Amino acid sequence: MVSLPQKFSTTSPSILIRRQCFKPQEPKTPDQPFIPFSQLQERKLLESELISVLHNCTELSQIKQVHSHIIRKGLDQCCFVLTKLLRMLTKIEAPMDPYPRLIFDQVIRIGGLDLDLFVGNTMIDMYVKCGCLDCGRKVFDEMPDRDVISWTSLIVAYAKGGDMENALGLFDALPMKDMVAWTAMITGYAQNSRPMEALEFFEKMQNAGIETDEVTLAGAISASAQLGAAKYANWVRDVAEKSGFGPADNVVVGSALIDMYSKCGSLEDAYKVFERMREQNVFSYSSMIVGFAMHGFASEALKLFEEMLKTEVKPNKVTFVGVLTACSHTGLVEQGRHLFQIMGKCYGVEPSADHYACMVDLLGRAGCLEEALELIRTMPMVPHGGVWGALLGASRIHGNPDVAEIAANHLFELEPNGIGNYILLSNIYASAGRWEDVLRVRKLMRGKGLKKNPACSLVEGKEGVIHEFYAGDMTHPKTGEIKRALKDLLERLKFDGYQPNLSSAPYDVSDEDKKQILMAHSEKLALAYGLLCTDAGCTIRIVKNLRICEDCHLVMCGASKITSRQIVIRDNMRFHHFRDGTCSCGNFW
DNA sequence: CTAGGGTTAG
Repeated sequence: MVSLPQKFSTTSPSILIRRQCFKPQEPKTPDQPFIPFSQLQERKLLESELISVLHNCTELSQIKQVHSHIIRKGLDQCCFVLTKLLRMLTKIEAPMDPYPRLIFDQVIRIGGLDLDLFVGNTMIDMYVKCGCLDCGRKVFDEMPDRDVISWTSLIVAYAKGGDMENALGLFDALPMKDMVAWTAMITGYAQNSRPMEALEFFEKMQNAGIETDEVTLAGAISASAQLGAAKYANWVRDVAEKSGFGPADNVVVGSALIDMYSKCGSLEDAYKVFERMREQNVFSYSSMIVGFAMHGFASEALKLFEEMLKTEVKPNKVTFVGVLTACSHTGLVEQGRHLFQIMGKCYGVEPSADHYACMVDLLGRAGCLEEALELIRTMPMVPHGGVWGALLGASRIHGNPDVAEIAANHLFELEPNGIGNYILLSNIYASAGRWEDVLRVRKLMRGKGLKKNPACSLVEGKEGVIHEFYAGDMTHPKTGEIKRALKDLLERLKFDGYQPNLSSAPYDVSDEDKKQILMAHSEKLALAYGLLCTDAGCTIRIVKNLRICEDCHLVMCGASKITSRQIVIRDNMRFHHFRDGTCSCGNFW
């Protein structure tokens, strides 16, 4: 004998149990018609059929079709199906449409209050993924009950929109903060380039005794990668090991660490992590390849790529960005061209605007500015800032103000506040001696209220103490010694054939003044201090906020030779390893 | 069947 169910329930037991955690009161019983068992079976069948149809929907119109079918069959009372419908809308990133709202209202109407939590959360998520934060917020405000998931969805939405202030406000107001909520804040700060705050949050989270998992760690590791300081890197790694998410066993933590170490300047540590990982995936391979490329070790990057192709792991778009930049930094034009041509056909990765940017960089560096420009013209998508930026950079290397102008004009539109573009163009004009144009660009900058960031270099002294130098900085207590050491060094370099590169001082002043300006560049001060205060044989590590200039690059090369020191400089783009008079970037950066 | 994720260039 089969006993007939008293009422038609559309929710799975797990959902009921979960809901009870938040709503211990007696659930409201909506008026439901009595349905005989045979019909119920039939309904269930229809439901699961519809669910599988929904599962394969890829367009809004298809989903709407299913919806009208649901209404025709009288299944519009079934929250389960409607909720699935909402989820599919989320998945296909339905453009903003009154339609989801309609379904939402329908679900609310038939489901009664005790369905709000689940459907509401689904709605918030859907709106957030559609990019409509206001609608998500509205649902959140309308919900009579919210759980930590509702809050976290919204926190993430604000964080993704760059509004960490509102995210923090919500987080503070959130009564039951769990690991996911904390993680949302940490990754939010990390993704908004606020690594210090991310790490502060990470520390607070530990002090609060909240558990840590691989996702939390990934956020914290990414934050320390941005800081580029070995001190934080090792601390976060310790926490990872202690939480049982060591890089050897966890591929997420492992690949994040590879990236972190290479951004902190220690390619050796990055490679050690890579080698010891038990499992490799596309993230770990790509991070390592990008790491090699970033440090100028192109052949290692390409070798690793070959190795990867022999495994099951399939390259993705980031992998190709890595190998293409590796090619461009070494002038491997033909190999780069070849990879670019076959990446879609052989590996199923169609070139994106980013890959076009790499190719423009590759061709541009090699001096083929016209060909690079032609490639941009044939792009199947609208070129973004990266593409024009690569062209602008190449114009600088080859001193071509005309092509630079074309690139810059596009950039001024795409990135009106990108200060670097103005500076680069103005420097290109300066190198060409076009001082009226320099003044024009400077005026343009001032008109927009943009100010040049002061150049600043950091150098690690004894016992990990960081010393900071600005260009022309005379505030360091050892300024006298530093200047003397620098003068000595330059004298010895001149003996070796060094001539100051005067075009690195883009000002319309006398040659003597230019030499003085160059002498006071922040990375030279940092170098001199590093030489003074660290032991012989010690690698000197400098981090600079702007791009290193030609003259300083020349000096670093020479200094590495005559002092027998290794010098590692991270500028705003990449790493330079100076050793025995040469740089890993091959004088191409 | 609802929340957090690592690698991207000039």
